[in-house]
Order: sequence, then C-alpha cells, then structure tokens
Amino acid sequence: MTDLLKQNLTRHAALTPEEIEQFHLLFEPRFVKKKSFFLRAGAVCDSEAFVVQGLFKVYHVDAHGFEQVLYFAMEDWWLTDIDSFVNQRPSELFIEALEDSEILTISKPSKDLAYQRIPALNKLYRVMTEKTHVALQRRMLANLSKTADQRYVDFIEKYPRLAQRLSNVQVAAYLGISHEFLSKIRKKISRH
Amino acid sequence: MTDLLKQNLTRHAALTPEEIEQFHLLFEPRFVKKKSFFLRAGAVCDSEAFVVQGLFKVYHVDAHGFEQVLYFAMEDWWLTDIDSFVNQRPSELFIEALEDSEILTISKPSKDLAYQRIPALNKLYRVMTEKTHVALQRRMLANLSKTADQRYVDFIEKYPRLAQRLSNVQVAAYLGISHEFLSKIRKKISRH
DNA sequence: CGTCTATTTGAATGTACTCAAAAGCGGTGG
DNA sequence: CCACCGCTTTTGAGTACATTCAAATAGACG
Repeated sequence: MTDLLKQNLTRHAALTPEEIEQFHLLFEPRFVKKKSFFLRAGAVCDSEAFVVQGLFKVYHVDAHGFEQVLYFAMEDWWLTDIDSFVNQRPSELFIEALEDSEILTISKPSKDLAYQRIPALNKLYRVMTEKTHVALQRRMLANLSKTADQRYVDFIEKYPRLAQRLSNVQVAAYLGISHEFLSKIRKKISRH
Repeated sequence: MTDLLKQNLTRHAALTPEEIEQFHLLFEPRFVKKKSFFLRAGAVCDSEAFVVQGLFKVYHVDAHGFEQVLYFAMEDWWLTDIDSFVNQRPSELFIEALEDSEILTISKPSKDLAYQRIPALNKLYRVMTEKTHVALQRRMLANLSKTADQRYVDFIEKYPRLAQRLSNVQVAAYLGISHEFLSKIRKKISRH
C-alpha cells in the first residue's frame, strides 16, 4: 500500500511523478506489533515513518512517571521525533504502537541523500512542517484558554474516528488531565 | 542594522554570500511604535518581519476577551502568522509592539519570488520551522505536565533577558494563568 | 503632586488531582 | 455456560491548584 504514501506526498507540494517514484523507493515496509516501540527515549531516532495501517502514540514520560501525549498517528500520518532525527541526538520521546501496525520507514542517510538528489523535497517538508506547526499552535492556544471539558469536546469533534480507537487513559494523557477526571467529565456531558 | 539579519540567515542553513545579499535586498525597514500593531486579527498577514530592535507580543484573544500569548519576539526573532501568511487567509492573531521597535519586512510576493529564484531558501525555512516546532513541542509537553510555579521558574531561567522587559501581565498571558495568581507565585518563591 | 497603570493581597469559589475502592467488560479455560 | 482474570472505567472523599472579584499598595511619569 505505497499508494497512500504517494497520495500523501502529492498533497503538500508539487513533485513530478518521477520524483515521487524515486523518493518512495527509499522507503522500506515494516510491521510493528501492538505495545512494541518504533522509538524509545534515550535512543537516537534513526528513521522516519509513514503509517500505512494502525495507530501509534507519540509521548513523553516526565520525572513522576506520568505520560504526556504529543500526538497520535494513524493511517496517513507521519512518525518522527524531529529533534532527534534531524540532529541525531538521543530522543526524549516514546513512539509506541497501540494496534498491530504497518509502516513505511526511511533511514536518516536515505533521507539526506534524497534531499540532495531531489531539491524539491525541501519545499515538501517545509510545507509539511509549517502545517503541523500551525496545528500545534492552535492546540497550544486552546490549552492556554480552554477548560478540560471544552478541550475534550473539541477533541472528539475534531478527531471522531481517532477517539473511537483510543482508551480514555490515552485521551486523558493527550488532554493533560487525569483519567479519573476525564471519566467525571464524560459523565457530566452524557446527562446532556 | 541588516547585519543582524544576515547573521540570522547564516545560522540556519548554508547560503552563499550572493544568495544572502540577494535575499536581504528584498527586505524593507519599518518602525513600529509601542502599542501599535504589525498584524491584527481579521487582516491577512501580507508580510513577514525580522526584529532588529524592540519587542513584540504575538497573541490570540479568545471569546471572553482574554489574551493568550503564543510567543514574544525581541531582537533576532521573526514575526509572522504562518497560517495567514502562507495561505493568505484572515489571521486570528495580533502582533503588537511592546516597545518602540525597528523591523525588516518582506512582502508575500517578494518572498514567493525569492523561493523561486533562490531554491536554497526552502531548506533555510524548512530548518527554521523545524526548530521553532521543536521548541513549541517542548513548551506543549511542559504545559501538560508542569504546575504554574514550575513553568514560571522555567520561563525566567530560559529567557532571563526577555523576562526583564515584560510586565507580569504579559508573562501570565504566556504561562496561561491569571496575573493575580502569578503575583502569589512570585511572593511564594521570593521568600525562598 | 496627581494620575494612570501595574502589582499585591484576601476571601470565596471553581477546577482538577490523589488515593482508594467498586463496578463493568472482554477473553479464556474448566 | 459460567467462573475467573486482567484491564478499563467509574465513583467518592479529601486536598491542592488556580480563578474571580474587590480593594489596597506601589511605581512610573508628566
């Protein structure tokens, strides 16, 4: 299912069919079982990945052992710790499969090579990074201004299909609240 | 003082001296008085700017009239609403000078032209966007896990020179807390 | 010196957390 | 078919964190 990858690449910037073909050949398929990891804190993120099938959680574990979820990645999303991948330094993030998953990976050397051979990739990843940055800015502002109730409602409205596949513990770690409190929010909302 | 701009450009990616010269000629100096705006919500962000001298606040105003600060920009930082500038759609942000300031602006048409003529700019802005994205990810995780006390201490340790130039109201709007509560935090911390 | 703004303080309230326990809900094996 | 296990979700009581509103203080500046 490399078609999904090609579609994804096409969406962000104009690459020629040849460029897309050349680039996508650098990806290798890989299967990741539920509860196993694409990346662990302490390791260097030596490859990026595109999710063909399945679901991942990208998260940090703080000094008290609590998890904070940076984002979830399901089909058609990308997996990477930008800082660790770009600068080849130890990661502070975990990327864990929440379902049996299939991904397409590209190694750091392959991507560096691709940047040299296909300059248009710089524009592609510039545009992709801009989009994810805008999304994160919106989330940041929402977290600064909104109450947990509102953030939960926003989340299930914005990502209904994703929310169905997540446990409340996962959602709570994304919203930055305890799962007990999320349970109370759900109860309050359900009796409309 | 376009030297500061040239230094900034050089820091992120390798451009030739000619490319830097060519690019920086597209910038025009502009002075913005304290309390006046580089951008207002509702308007389209038709130019980006580099801060040569002064200080700006980039913020959102929510439905209740409260401000949330996305970031502050002093000398050597950039001013833009990426979403509005890239997609030329109405902004939801305000960018206001907190001091009398001097900036270098580049219009949307000029930047588009520059991308065409100087392909290496795609890499430059890819790298710059990656860096600001990583910084925002860290802030997001910190906000999800840390208490206001800790976030305040982190802020003044990370940006000591910036913090000196900001009122507590501004800092509170960045941390996502009321200024009264920030005052109580400061009191608690001061009696070591 | 007076005025304007920023900061501090206090009391009451709301939001969210912690800890402990109970209830629900698939599977799996007997 | 049901009894049990492990996991998720719910519930409740007590506590901590943060807000609101109102008023008092403190600074800055013409």
